[in-house]
Amino acid sequence: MTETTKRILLVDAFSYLYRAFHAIREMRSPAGEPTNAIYGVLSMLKKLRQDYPSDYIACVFDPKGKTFRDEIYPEYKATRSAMPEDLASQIDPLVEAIEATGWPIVVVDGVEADDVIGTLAYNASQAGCRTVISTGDKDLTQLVSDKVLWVNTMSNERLGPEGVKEKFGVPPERIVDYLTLVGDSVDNVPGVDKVGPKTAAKLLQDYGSLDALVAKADEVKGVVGENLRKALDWLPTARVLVTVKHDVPLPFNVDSLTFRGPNKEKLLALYDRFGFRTMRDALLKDDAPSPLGEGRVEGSAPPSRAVNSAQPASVPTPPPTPTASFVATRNYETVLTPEALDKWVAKVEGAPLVCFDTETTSLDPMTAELVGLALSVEPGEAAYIPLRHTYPGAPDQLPFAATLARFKPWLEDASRAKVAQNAKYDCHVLANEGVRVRGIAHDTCIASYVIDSYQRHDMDALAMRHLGAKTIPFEDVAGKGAKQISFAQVALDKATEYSAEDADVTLQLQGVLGPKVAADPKLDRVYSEIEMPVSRVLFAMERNGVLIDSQLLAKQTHELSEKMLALEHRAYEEAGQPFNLGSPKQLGEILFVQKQLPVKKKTPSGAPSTDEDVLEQLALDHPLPKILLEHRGLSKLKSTYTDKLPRMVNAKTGRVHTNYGQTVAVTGRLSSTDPNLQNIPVRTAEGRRIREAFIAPPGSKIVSADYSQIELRIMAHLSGDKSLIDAFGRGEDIHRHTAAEVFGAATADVTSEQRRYAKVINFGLIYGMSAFGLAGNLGIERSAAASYMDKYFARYPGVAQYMERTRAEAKEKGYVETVFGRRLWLPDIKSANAPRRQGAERQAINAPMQGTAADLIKLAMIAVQGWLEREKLATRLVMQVHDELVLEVPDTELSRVKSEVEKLMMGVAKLDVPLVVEAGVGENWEKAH
DNA sequence: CTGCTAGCATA
DNA sequence: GTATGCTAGCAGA
Repeated sequence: MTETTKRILLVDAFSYLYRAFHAIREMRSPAGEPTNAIYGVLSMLKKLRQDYPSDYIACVFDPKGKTFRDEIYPEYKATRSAMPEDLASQIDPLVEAIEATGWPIVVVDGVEADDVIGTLAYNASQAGCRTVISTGDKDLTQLVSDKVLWVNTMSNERLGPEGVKEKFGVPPERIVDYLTLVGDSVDNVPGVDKVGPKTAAKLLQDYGSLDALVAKADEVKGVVGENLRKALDWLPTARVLVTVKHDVPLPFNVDSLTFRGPNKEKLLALYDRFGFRTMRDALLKDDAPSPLGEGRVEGSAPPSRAVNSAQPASVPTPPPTPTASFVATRNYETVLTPEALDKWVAKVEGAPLVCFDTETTSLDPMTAELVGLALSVEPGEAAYIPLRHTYPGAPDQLPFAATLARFKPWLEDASRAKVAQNAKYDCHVLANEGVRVRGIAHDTCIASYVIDSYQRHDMDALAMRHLGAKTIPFEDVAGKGAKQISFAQVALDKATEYSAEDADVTLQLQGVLGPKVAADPKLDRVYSEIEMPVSRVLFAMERNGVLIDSQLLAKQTHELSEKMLALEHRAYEEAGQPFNLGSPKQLGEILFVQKQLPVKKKTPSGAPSTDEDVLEQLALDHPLPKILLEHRGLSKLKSTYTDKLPRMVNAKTGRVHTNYGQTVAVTGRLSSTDPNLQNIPVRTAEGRRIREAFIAPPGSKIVSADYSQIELRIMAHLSGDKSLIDAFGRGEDIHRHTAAEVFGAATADVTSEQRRYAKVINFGLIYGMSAFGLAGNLGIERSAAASYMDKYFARYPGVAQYMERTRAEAKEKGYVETVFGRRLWLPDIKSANAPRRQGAERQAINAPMQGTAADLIKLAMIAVQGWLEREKLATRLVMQVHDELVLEVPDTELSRVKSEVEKLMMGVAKLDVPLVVEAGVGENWEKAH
């Protein structure tokens, strides 16, 4: 090639200004001026110049005044909110700094940056030049051609003509038509009602162009056609608004748009003013440029490097520090060769702490198959090792088994510290491939949960909160919903950007969260002695799974169907017509319109409620509600349990493997999903039959051990109430004791109704109840409920004081704690909004009790699992239901396990009240109770 | 095809 | 009155 094509690089500055401002955490200069957007844009410009070396470059800004679009459409951009003050104040210094870096800045009065860019790109194409347009604005994809490339540096998207077609469903030359139809809510340009991206693309594919579509507007069917015809008058204006001009007069010569080199003196002064130390240092060292560029930066966002770029000489970096500094270098490598593999095996084996992350085919941990592995040993550097990407044209990858085998010794070595985000999942995935991961030292998800359970703990949220970094969402690489593709279908370059980033960011998060947890002895204890150890136990329990008698459930499904069918017919007769018993809407119509039954209460959205309470009241006046109640009960059992559970049996293990959520419940409890094994029916005889299907294999039994009255005992302990502690100490029936106190009777004379009332009161206390709530629950006058509560608090003054103390402490500190120091923050505790504040007060009362109970059983699980492993028993923990542990125990181990589990559970902590455990044995879960 | 509501299962 | 998760129905794409 003798002829060299000239290249031109055009940057839409404003589109990045906003993004940088929002994506980068707050940064301030020593003088306190906001600087994050300045930092972001400067870093990006530097990166762009590295990634796209060009003959001409320009950083294009919008002018301050109005443009022709405002003239023809006064509403243009009318819905844009004013620029935040902290962003507006950064513009002038940014312009100054950009000029000092040597970039030509272009602002044309009365002409939007888009139109300047359009004109420059058009002229360049005419002259045979190639143009790269760097912008976050999708509208500019209309300029894409074989000579014009659209690049979004923030999201790592690059679109040529094919890319545009793939992304929008239409080629670049139809983007104007597309935007006209869809409209632009950001700029306040309406399109055609109900026409979104998909519909617009389809219409243009069907009709060829907007003109052709308009010509045949009468043929378009449905609501879309109607709306299109309504919009016909508007469309020409919309089209002008969304069309980027390519013929505006430019008051300068393109030849002037060259990089001028930095004005070092000025730039140094500005860096000093902004507090950009690393940028300043890099500029000073510029005479001897390092291959790493700026490397590590305090604050944020040094330049990145392309995937697969050559490895820089290894530069020792300090360990991640507790300050929220984010290394935005993206030195990410796709490992495809034996040499690169050797290097990374050596890297992980030599590193004190390694972050790893798996990419898989599924979210279900037990069936997910490994697609690739990401590793990071220092900030800003990571590798993605694709193993099973299968899309057409996928590059040859390292052999799966042999490659995994290279990492296996390290993965299985408990002395080699690893960190991951939600490590339990990755451990399952690797276990599915025959690797038993050991040495999980840290989990960023769990650390975040321990610090503040109320926050979100997904990696994207953590990166934003603790590093000020916006990470690539999974949806961006794999899509979402029905059109989501498997990670195995994701192109290697995209996969590397995503997966390596996950490993990199997780390692950096550990650098922030680890010290945060370690710095607080209470949090450190909850993290190190409860959550991390119990995570291993949960992994084991999930893998163990529980055996289900699918045949029995099938039989129950059948019986339920028949009973429901009979009930349906009876309901139709009573109603005088057939209807869907499962539809609250249809049901409301029958009950409240046709039958004119009284509306007892409304749902939050205003419809008459048909819930259990209401139907029970209505059942007194009419036979239909009773039938509905019965039907509902059976329907719930069938759909949620007898139908569903057999479908959840894992084909390989023949067992059901739930997934315990360790970072979901704000109080410290676990949650259980897919399926939820923590809400298997128990209250009704019908429901309990489902528990008969939870079985042990031949030669084994189910052992169920639960804490008795655990939360009330914790209340006694926390409150120090003497009467309550003594009652528990004597082993009394606590509800009976409460009834005797509240109703002034001898314990022996308490009626069953009095005991029932006392039980409701006791539960209410745990929930932070009010007299109002108690009255509602017992169906009594509020004054009566209030007098019971007064009586209670008079008899148990320690409890009354404890409640008051807890509320006061919550208000003072903003959080409450469990016995073990687990913390629950209560952001609403000082809310001016009374219902919110009262809600927070109830949480303040409840959380220490619910949370301490959670702590206790987690400690018990750790103790039980530890004992089982040490004793090399075949007994397996199979379920946890908040205050109950369920085990599958070989007959030979039965007596030993039963007594030891009881002992371990009771002895897990020494409270001021005894912890009582009730254990049972049976051939199924129901009989074990 | 996705997101919401109503209702209900557990501790 | 605390804490969860799941299903069916239904509306809006």
